Amino acid sequence: MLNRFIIHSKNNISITDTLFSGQSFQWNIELFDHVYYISIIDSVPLFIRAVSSNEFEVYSPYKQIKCIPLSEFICSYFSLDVDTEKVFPENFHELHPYLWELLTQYFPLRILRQDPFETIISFMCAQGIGMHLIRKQISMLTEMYGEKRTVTFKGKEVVLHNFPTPERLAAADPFALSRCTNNNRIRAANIITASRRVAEGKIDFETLHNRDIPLDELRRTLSENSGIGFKIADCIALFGLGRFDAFPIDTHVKQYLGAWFNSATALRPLSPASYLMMDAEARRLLKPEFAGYAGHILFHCWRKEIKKLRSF
DNA sequence: CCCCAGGCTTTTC
DNA sequence: GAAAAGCATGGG
Repeated sequence: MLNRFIIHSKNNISITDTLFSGQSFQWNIELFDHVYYISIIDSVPLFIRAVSSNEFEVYSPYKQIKCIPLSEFICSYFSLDVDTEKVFPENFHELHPYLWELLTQYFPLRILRQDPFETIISFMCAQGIGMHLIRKQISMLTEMYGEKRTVTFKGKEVVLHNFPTPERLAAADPFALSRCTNNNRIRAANIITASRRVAEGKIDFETLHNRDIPLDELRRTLSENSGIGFKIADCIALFGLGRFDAFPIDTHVKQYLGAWFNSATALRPLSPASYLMMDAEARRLLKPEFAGYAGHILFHCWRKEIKKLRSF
C-alpha cells in the first residue's frame, strides 16, 4: 500500500522542469499515464504529480527516506526552502530589463539537492557530449549496475533501478562499464577509480559537506581526481553538496556571459585562468551566495530561448 | 568531412 | 607559468 503526501511550496514549481533541471538522469523518467513521474531515490520509489502551480503529490511505499520524514526530505530535495524571488540581486531587473523578461518564466526551476556520489558519476559522464547521450549513459549505468526494484502503482508493475553503489562500480570491469560510457574507456576507468575512492573513504562526503570549506578549496580538492576538472567539481558542489554559491562554467554559461553580460573573458578560449576570471565576474553580476542557483536558471533560459534546444 | 556536444589532460612555448 | 594542441565518441 502506498502512502500519499502533499508537498507545498511557497513559490511556483514546475514538476516537468524540475525533474529535468539538474542532472538527475538516474530518475528513470517515465511518463506514467501522461501525468505521473516515477522516480527512485536512495531505494525509495516515488510517484510524483503536480496538482497545482505550487503543490504536488507524492506516493511512496515508505514514509521516510534516510531516516527523515518523506515530506521533509522532498522539501529539501526540491529546494523548496529557497525563495526563488530572492536568488537574483534586487536591482537585476533594472540592469537587465530585456533579459528579465525572458528569465522570469524559468523561476519554477529547482536545483535538486542530489546525492553526492550520483552527482559525481553523472557529471563525469557529461564531458564534451550531448545531453541525449549523457542521459543514455546514466540510464545504462543504473540498469546494468543498480539494484532492480519493482513496484506496483495503480495496478501496473513498474521496474526501477537504484543508482549503483560506489562499491558496485568500483568492482566493475572497465571494458564492460565502457558500454555505459559511450564506449569511452578512459571515462569508464575514471569512474571506477572515483568510485573506489568513495568506497574507501578517500573521497569523504561528510567532510566535503562542511559549508565552511571555501569554494576554491572544494574545487581544488575535487579536481585532484582524474576526470574531474573545475567545471565538474563546481557541478558536484552545486548539485551534490548543496553549495548554491558554486558557479559551474560550461560552454553555455561561457556563451551567455559574453552575449548577455558583455564579458570579454567569455570571448576568449576557455582555460583555468579565464575560468576563474569568469567565476569572479559572475559573483559581481549575481549574488555571490546564490551565484550558482541563478546561473542554473540563466543556463536553462539560454539553452531554450536562445539556442532553441528542446530537451533539458 | 565538417562541427558540435553541460571538458579534461598532456604538450609546448 | 600560461596558451595550444590532443583526446575520445556519437550525432547532425
